[in-house]
Amino acid sequence: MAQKNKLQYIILGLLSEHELTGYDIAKAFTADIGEFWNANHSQIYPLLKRLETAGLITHQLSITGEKLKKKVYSLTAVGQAQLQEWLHEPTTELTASKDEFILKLYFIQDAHDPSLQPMLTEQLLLHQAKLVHLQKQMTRKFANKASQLANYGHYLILQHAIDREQGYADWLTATLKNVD
Amino acid sequence: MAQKNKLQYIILGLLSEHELTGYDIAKAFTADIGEFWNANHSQIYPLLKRLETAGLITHQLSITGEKLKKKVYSLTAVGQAQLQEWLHEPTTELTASKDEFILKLYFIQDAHDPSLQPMLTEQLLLHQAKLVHLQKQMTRKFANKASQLANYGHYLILQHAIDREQGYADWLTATLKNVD
DNA sequence: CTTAAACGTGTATTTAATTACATGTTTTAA
DNA sequence: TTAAAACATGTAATTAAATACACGTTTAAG
Repeated sequence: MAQKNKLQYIILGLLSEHELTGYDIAKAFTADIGEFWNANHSQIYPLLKRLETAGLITHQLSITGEKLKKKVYSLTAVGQAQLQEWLHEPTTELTASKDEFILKLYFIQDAHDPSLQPMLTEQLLLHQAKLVHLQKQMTRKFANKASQLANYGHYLILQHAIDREQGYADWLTATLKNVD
Repeated sequence: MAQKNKLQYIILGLLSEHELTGYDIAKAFTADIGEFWNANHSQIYPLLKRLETAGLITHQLSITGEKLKKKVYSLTAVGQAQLQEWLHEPTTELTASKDEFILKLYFIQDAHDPSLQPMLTEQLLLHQAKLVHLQKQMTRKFANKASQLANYGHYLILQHAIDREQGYADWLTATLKNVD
């Protein structure tokens, strides 16, 4: 296996909240979920078929306008059970984040390598921009306590993402000071 | 593409330091590099052939004992150039770390979900253990200033990894306090 | 001396995931 | 009214990566 197919659980998870079309699911990756996971529609549509064959989801046709047929998917009881099973089984993986910049840095042996400073600066700008983006998301989505409690998991991981980017930026800033 | 084949650059990077066999390269992923990247020997051996065909590396045979032929690979000038090109080109990707726990958390809507506390505690233990492991690595490899400067990039990313795990643990601890 | 662990190199199979190809409908704004 | 953007659903081709299969040698420890 290339990975343990977590996309299927994302689909199940999304469908546990609302009925959705394949298009809706694909769109979720350009919005909320896109913050920490990616998937293309070309991966989603075949997987929806597989999940339906496996009895985890079903769909019903919905006509929009004159003749556009949408497949609106929803969870079956089996799918719901499968989702809960995944949610409650231990998560021991602790994935190494495949960060290309970190990889490059590993091969910079010399502390006085002239490319070090521009590399660090470039990353700092990227992570600062990401931080600002995440902070905007936070105020946009979780301005009040009620919204935080309504989607608590999402709120938590957004806070975590902000912490992480802040920490990354801090490390880069501290490192830049030692590089002169 | 499933990814942009960064493994090839890891191989080039490793070979820029020493001559290595495929076995040595595979071993590197259970040691140093394994801290932030993974690769199996079944991926490495074919890639070594491809890189040699492409003229980026060469090998010479080395006999160990009576008849064990090892292929000792080294960088060509072209390979060295390719490595430098990769090192110096901008890194704008900012990979979303595919963290399965974060994924599960996203689907926990209710702030009072009883599974929340055990999930957070489990992760805290994992990240604390990882933190201890990384700190041991740090003292083992970079006890003195000279060793830090000799492999500066590696030193930096180990520090970053420690910061990251500390931040992760801090976030989990803070979240656990709010979950009661 | 013998055996287990480590060294050493490959291939086959399967799954995941990306990019590109392919086609058509509906809605919205100029 | 017309054109672009968004909606909607697929397949094909390619590459990455994980697991399993497969074989042989050398070294170190009991």
